[in-house]
Amino acid sequence: MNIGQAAEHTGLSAKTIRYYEDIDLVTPARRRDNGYRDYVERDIHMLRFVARARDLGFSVEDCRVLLALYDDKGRKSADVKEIALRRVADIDEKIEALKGMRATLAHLAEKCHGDDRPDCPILDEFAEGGSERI
Amino acid sequence: MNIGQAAEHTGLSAKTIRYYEDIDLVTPARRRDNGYRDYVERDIHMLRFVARARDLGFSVEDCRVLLALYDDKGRKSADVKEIALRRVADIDEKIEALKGMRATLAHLAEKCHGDDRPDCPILDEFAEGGSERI
DNA sequence: ATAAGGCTTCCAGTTACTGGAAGGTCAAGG
DNA sequence: CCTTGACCTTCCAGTAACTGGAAGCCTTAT
Repeated sequence: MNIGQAAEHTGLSAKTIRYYEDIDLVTPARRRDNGYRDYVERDIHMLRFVARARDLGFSVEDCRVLLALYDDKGRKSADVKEIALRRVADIDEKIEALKGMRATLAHLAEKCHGDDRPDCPILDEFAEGGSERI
Repeated sequence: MNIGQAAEHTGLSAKTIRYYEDIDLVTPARRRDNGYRDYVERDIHMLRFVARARDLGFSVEDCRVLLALYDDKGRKSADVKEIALRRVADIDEKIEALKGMRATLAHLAEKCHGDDRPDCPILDEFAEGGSERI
């Protein structure tokens, strides 16, 4: 399977797949006589594994650890769980912060006339600088 | 106020403040005779605004737009309102995406034994059900 | 006078790709 | 057989948004 097909099967771009090989995140694909990379089922699995983890917000370095753990017969599921739970906590924090920003912006937008008059409570609040919220 | 104090007041690093000046995101601070940057209230508020927006996932380019509107005396409050409302929609989207991610991770972590046993549903899920070795 | 720490600039590195140039390969059509 | 276009290859650069470090000047305190 060429890199193009591998890309289709994994949802990654060919560029990204080459990049992952380049940084030794995944084991290099076999080469055919013409120099083309040749992907087999196992390669696709590994790439999909990475694609999914990345999609869930794991860093490439996290993926490196996860792949090592997955490949390691003696790995502890506790290690993996800890990584996942740390990500959950990160996400919770981010969600809370976004909710705060959303409330501020929605509130200001509501107070804003939305006409052509130049005064705007959103920017006024910034100009006055009295508030830590925009 | 030196850049160090400005950093403390805004939660940004001195490096970051210089960087923001470098890319013309904020107006350059006045220089004192010794060449040191001198920050006044207005600078601090501008930096805080940027810091908060950046913290919540707004790009530097987003910040540039908001700051430009602030500087433009002829701006229409409708413009600002529109940007604010678009950001609110962006934030809602982001929150939803994060919630989805959180749900998946939390679910997987819950199913994970978290002991030393080698089988781990998180990794199994990443591999998309395959018990096959990667 | 000297040491510690803050300030300056500039250059390089980071993360995770992405784009593009220059060129080799392959299958189909004329 | 030749061409066309879609692949593939490598390598070099650039992106966002900083961050680290070197070299050197400035300030403050002892």
